[in-house]
Amino acid sequence: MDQGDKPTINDVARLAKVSKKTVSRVINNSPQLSDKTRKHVESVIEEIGFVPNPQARALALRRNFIIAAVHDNPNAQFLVNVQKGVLEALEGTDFGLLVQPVNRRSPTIAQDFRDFLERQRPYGVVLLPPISENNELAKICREFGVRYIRMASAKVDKPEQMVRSNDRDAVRQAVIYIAQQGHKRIALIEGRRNSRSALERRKGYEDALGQAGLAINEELIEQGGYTFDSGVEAALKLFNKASRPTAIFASNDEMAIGALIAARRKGIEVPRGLSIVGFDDTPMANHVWPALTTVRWPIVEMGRIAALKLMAKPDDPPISESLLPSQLVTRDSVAPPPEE
Amino acid sequence: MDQGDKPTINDVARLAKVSKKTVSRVINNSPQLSDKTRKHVESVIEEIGFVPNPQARALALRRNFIIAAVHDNPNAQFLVNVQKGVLEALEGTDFGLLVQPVNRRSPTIAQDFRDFLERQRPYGVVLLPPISENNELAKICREFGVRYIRMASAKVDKPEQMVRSNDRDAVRQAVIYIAQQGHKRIALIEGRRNSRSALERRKGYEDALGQAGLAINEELIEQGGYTFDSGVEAALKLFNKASRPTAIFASNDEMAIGALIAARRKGIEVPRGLSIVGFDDTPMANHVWPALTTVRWPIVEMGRIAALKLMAKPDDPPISESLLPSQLVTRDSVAPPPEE
DNA sequence: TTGTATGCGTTATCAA
DNA sequence: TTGATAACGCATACAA
Repeated sequence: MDQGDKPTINDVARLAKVSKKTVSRVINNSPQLSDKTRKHVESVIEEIGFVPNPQARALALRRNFIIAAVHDNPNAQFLVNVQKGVLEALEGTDFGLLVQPVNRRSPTIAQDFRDFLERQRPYGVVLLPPISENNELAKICREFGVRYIRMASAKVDKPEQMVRSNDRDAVRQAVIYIAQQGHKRIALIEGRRNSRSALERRKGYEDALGQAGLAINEELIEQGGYTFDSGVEAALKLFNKASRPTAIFASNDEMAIGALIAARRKGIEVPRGLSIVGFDDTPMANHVWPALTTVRWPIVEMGRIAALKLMAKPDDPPISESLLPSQLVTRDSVAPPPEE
Repeated sequence: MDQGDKPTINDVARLAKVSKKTVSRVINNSPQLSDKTRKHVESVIEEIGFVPNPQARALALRRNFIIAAVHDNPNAQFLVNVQKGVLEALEGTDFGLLVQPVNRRSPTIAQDFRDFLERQRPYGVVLLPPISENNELAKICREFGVRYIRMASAKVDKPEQMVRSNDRDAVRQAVIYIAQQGHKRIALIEGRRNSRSALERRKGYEDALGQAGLAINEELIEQGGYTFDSGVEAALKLFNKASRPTAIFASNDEMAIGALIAARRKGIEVPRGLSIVGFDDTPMANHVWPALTTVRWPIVEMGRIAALKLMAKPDDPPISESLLPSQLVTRDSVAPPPEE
């Protein structure tokens, strides 16, 4: 039967002189099989090079072996790191990783997402930040009976539906570190307003100031948009304040590097005249001069855990470690404040 | 029949009082159908919210709607740009994008790739550089009857199996541009040896020197490995030469930025004391100081064309534009050479 | 233009 | 422990 075409389960059954079902049992490691039959069937499978057809399996099982990563993320490094983590978890399994972008600003985002789920019917979906904060997408997953995990820094869903990083505490530690160098006027460049991650990071900033006994000064908080240019702009505004900050915490590396460049343009030396700390630990952070002190978050690990949670069988022990620690990476962009 | 479950083609057929086949014809836009029947069936489909099951379709058609991007690429921006291009082409179609990494150095790479093809049986595969230069993977695709496109800068396969960028000519233009500023000692920092892209770029460098009437001086050619650190190292070596170069062309931005940092460390001012040109136009290129003059290659466009070629039906007109132009992006890292 | 019967390659049911 | 037979949901030959 297999002239040129792939051998099927029927070919195996015929050659091994057993039923299709028995072959199916061998493929799926059914426990209720005599060792003898199993060995025999396995040898035939080996011999003719039979490989189960994934689409047929998908139809019969009413599920496929695809995990989808749904994102609306401008940051390439972030995206690739998540993919890396997911793929680590998928290695050695039958699962594959599908990538699907959505447009946060599109009015049809919900319908687009629905269409995607209908088109591909993935077994599970990982919602990446910032789109993971969108409750409607999660709701649609539930409607479709598609499992999902939301990657985020804040608690936006039930714990079993989430993989979290503790941004707030990480930022707190970073700002405490700045304060420990002796800084009193520590500025914050915030992320996009309305984003939970920006909010979490601001809270961490406020936590730290409180802990260090410093007052929160709205003058020292500038709005950014997670982009390089917005970092430049925010920094320039800060430099014009009556009481110029001696240190800046930026809610991501891109803005931190923007602040770095802005400082250089203004002739302010980093770190001697100004300390800067970023967030993300992008590859760039280590390549700018001076190398940027920043917070590294466990993106790869979050991707990995998300995938593991999606693939877990009902009777598997639950994966508990869903709140992953970020870590301060100290480099050369922080020093004690200049003397007044 | 659809209590809680998705409606199927049977439900549509029953409610519309037509045969399954007729419904199937409507789904697939068969021309031989009366408008009346079509409208009627379509209204029923709309009413009960029927969506064809992709796995059943895949089984019956003996093909699915998945394009796989297979890569072994350390550069996040590159990867994401290719994905972006592919996804642009896929938008509005039934296709999805699967991402599969392979390990260039693994001895089992061929078997791993086979396993992947068997597991997912994608409709088509895009092989990304540098793994696209591996002939064995292409051969495996042919064995499996899986369509493939190789993205590369050199001609490594038949034109219909390729999407190319003209690295060589782009490098030639970049180096000519340097020469036009008056530089005589133009150095080259090469990419990883044995890679076709590195070879193409070197040829472009040699083309330009020849065109500008400059001799090729092996003293001014240093080996790099496409990494930031290798760029630093290569630049430091060049600075120690008896006849120090007044300009450097680096085969990618990471190395170019490495050279930039190395120059700064040595107190060499860019561009006044040294001109530098990179290749890739990564986001970083525009963020370093001085902003890097570099070559932008059409990565997104290449991804898009690759996907279009894969999805093209046999009777579609062939997609001819498979050699895509790179482009010199002039910024601030090039100036006339210092006077001697 | 439409319908009937059958195939796609696997898993599930239930009986032996 | 095994097997015959029926799903799974859609598409294709061939007829009508």
